[in-house]
Amino acid sequence: MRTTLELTTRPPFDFAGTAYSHGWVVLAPNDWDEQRQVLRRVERLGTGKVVSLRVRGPGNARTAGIAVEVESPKRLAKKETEEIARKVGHMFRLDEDLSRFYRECRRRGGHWNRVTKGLGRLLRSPSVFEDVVKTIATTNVQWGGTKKMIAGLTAAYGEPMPGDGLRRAFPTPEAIASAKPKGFAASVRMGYRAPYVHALARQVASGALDLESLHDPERPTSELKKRLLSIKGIGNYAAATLLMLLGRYDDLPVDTVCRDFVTKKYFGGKPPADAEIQRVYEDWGHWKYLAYWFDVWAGIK
DNA sequence: GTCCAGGTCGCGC
DNA sequence: GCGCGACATGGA
Repeated sequence: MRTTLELTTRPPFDFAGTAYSHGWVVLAPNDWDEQRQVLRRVERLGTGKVVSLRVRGPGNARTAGIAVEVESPKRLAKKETEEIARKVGHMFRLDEDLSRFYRECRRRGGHWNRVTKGLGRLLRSPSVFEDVVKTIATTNVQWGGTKKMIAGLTAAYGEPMPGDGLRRAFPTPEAIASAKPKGFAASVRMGYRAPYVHALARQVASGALDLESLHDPERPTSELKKRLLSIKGIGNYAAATLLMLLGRYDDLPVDTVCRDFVTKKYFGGKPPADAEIQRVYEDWGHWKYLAYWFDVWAGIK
């Protein structure tokens, strides 16, 4: 059974640039068809139904906006299609207004002008839980290892797409929590991170920890950061990454990559103190993280 | 075989 | 508060 949904975007919007903004598009259960410029993903809905999604950009389908092709074993209820639209919209941050960031980019000119053509919406997951797990899987490991860990986790604990046992949704906290810690660690090969992920899943599944409540515009970034840092496996770098995924760009992760880049570009190779690094992007105000991100990437691409 | 990865934890000072 | 070793795993 096939259904197509359409999501309206506010131009400028660069679909491929958004999908491939950082590595998330190739972490299971996402994958990216480069030739067709399509993001594929298996998603488990609140009703328990597992569906397969094919997401295309504006102008890459018969729709004016983002087209979401849904493959489902049975006809979808209205609330299910609404859930899909909400989740995909969340992944592509269709609710974020970047016009002030673009204005600042235009003011500076040069390579910053590239960003204003619809970049800046760094892809995220439908749930904070998925993003926290994925972020933990990026620490102290190379990118190939991250991909492998997340693929293994999804293969072991994700619900299969009916009729296609190979493709699975991202595991629910409940599925992970119900596994025995030892068996979990042995099957997912996440190394010393496995206990962190398992404990996190248990807390979320039991209701002791409400990660989704981190989407709270009323709370200051510093408070959200504190809550993130209290999660085992989340340190300074991971917290800053998660704040970015939550739409908070006013915290900069001063990690090895950041330090190397800034030292080279702004300090002539002489390593500055961390406070000096923060100061480089200080005048970007609430857009620090995005400024740093595109300072690194827009110069290359 | 050895090193180390977009780090983080828990300890000792 | 800050410095330091340990930490699972697999690719280079």
